[in-house]
Amino acid sequence: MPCADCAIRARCCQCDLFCTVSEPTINERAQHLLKALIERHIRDGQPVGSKTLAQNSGLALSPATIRNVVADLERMGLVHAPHTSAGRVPTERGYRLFIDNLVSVKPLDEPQVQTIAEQLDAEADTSTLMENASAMLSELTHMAGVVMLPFQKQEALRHIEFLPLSDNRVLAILVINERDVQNRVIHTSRPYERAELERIANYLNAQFEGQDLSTVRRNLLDEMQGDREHIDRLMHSAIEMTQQTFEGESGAQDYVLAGETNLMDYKEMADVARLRQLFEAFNEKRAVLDLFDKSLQAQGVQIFIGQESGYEAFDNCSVVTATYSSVDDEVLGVLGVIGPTRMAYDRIIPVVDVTAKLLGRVLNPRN
Amino acid sequence: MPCADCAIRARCCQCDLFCTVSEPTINERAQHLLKALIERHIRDGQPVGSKTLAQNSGLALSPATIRNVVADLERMGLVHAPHTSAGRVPTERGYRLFIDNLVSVKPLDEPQVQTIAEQLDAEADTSTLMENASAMLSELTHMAGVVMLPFQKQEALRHIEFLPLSDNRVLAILVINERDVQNRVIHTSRPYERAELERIANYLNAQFEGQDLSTVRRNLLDEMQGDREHIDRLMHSAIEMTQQTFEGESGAQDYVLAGETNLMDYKEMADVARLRQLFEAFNEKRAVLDLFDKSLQAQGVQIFIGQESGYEAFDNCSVVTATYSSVDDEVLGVLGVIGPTRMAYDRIIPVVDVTAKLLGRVLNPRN
DNA sequence: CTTAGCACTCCGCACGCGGGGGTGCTAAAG
DNA sequence: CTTTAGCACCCCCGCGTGCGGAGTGCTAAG
Repeated sequence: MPCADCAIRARCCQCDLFCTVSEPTINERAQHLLKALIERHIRDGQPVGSKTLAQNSGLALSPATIRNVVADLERMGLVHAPHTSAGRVPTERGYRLFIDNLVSVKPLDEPQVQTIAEQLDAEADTSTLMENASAMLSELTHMAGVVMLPFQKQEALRHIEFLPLSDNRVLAILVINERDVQNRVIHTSRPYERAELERIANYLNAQFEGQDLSTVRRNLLDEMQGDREHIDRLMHSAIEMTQQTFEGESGAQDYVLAGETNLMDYKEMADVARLRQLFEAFNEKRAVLDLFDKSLQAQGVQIFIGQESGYEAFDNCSVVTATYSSVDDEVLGVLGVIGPTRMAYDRIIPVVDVTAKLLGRVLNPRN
Repeated sequence: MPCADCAIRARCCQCDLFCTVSEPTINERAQHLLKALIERHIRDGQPVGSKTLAQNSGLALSPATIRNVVADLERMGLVHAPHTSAGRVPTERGYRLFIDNLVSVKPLDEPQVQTIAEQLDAEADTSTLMENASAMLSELTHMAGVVMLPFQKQEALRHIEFLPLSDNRVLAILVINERDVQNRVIHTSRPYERAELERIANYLNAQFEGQDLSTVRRNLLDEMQGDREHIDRLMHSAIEMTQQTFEGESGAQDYVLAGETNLMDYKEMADVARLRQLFEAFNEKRAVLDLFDKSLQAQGVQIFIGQESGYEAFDNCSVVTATYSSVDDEVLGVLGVIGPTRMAYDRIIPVVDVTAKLLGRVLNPRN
């Protein structure tokens, strides 16, 4: 239901948030003008002057009046003049207000949704599905697409296997959740015979198959308290391994990135030094992962504007994320796009939103 | 042995090549000046004038004389003046002549070699080893490092294992060459019991362990001609799998790239459009793979200068590659660096060379 | 063949200038 | 009190101009 005192808002508004965000009084007209200014700026990238705004806003106001209003907006820190006597450009706070209260998102029409759905082939395996989703995001938005690999909240041990290598090393193969196969080389204190390893694997499989990895680890630790001296060492190694696997899985998340190079086309990214910073952040992954992790807290679309991300590399960028969930509303992961702060939010938001929804749906059958 | 008529050459010269490359007569003095000019240009990136060259070349010649000589070099297409009355800049042909005949490489001293050797930890598994090598190349050269994944010419089957999944699918796990673990999902015509799969795996392991994958495949095909009807389907799947594994290994090669962002620092890469082209080439991989494939033809260091690569994306770049080989001189793969054509070849060449040698040595023990 | 001298060319930079877009202020009108 | 027209002003931007510097090619002399 649209709220009484701000009819121009397209999204259902959260008035309390709005009022705290944007200080004392920012009346409807000012909001409308801010909206028009930002939309205009997003369209052509130029500072917007009072004359343009007068013709464009739909309100029958003279440029002079608009100047007064816009001067107020500037005082509130919502817009900024790059130099005296240029038009105004939205600030990050301006974008924030715009996104929270003003933007009218343009929902995708059915054929577009269909196209996305078709691209997400349910038959493909998880990793190519991620890649497709990421590539599609980048293509639809002409920015960088990111899909964070889905959580394996419950990692059920499916099967375990040990193979002797040379030099007191053992190759451990771990099958988790039907599909994921992980392997590690374990250094042991003494050589093991194949038969011995087989016996241990059989024991572990019989004992722990189907259990959650963390449970397995705990039980193994308990076991070690016992008197099974002859397998202590390997037990220890097995614990080590599950520990490593555990860390390697939930700690070191990963993502699929596509279309980074799209970002090179934007004139606001023309600074090569910034560009370098950004691409290094992509390589190091930490910044993106942290940000996407934050997005996991809440469900649905979330937007980080410029410095809000807290990472210098993203200073002139906005990150639009959305969680994707299984049908029973369990959050599986996050995807999103990264682009210049001056992006067409009205189009980008639904694209990210819909892609997330569809990916969740496609991903659901597996688990 | 240094050759008689061109004593200034540092590398052992191939005079026939040299004479064909650089037309009629290019005397020793001209060569020396070309060398000095290129070295100077590599150092500071500026066009080099006759005065600078006079002070710098070590030859007691006046600028006027040098102007004459350099004018000849320009006529031969070895140097180029960006505009009338600027100094000269080497052309690609100039660089080619320089690299083939003139460059004095600066061998790494022992401590440097040691440092590289230490970075290449023999204990690490193959893929992190590749990553380390790539990162090291990029760090040592401040350019982009590339390591193409080594061939597995002989892929010895170490162990095979099948696990039943739902819906007539079987997870096949394949251990190759001590370390590499591969897994595929096979679609079967009917459900298999775990015990049955185990029996088949035991059979395959007993029969084929240690054999080359291609041999295994051939033998399996022979086997299928026989009357073992009850495992026909799975046999077929196993063949399929080895086939896929085979293709996935030797057909679709891959490489590890590091330090691409280093390239953004060079002023000759300042053009964002070119940069984009380059980074897209890195993503698509085809160009790099093709080029590295070519390098496999010959052993040792090879250099592609600018357009020599045949790929527009590398137009202002040079690619320095080296094959790395096992102790018995079997070529395992290629590594190299990519950077601006104006790079310090005298330093870069030995870095690539030594890294390749050391990587070959480290990689050797396994397999 | 080498070299000094010289005229010339071109780049890069600073400077100045004018125009255009946009502002803030003020005063008048609604 | 709000809105609006008018006005002075400001600053960016593009353009032409001029100048110094670096380097060249040519010519003539050593």
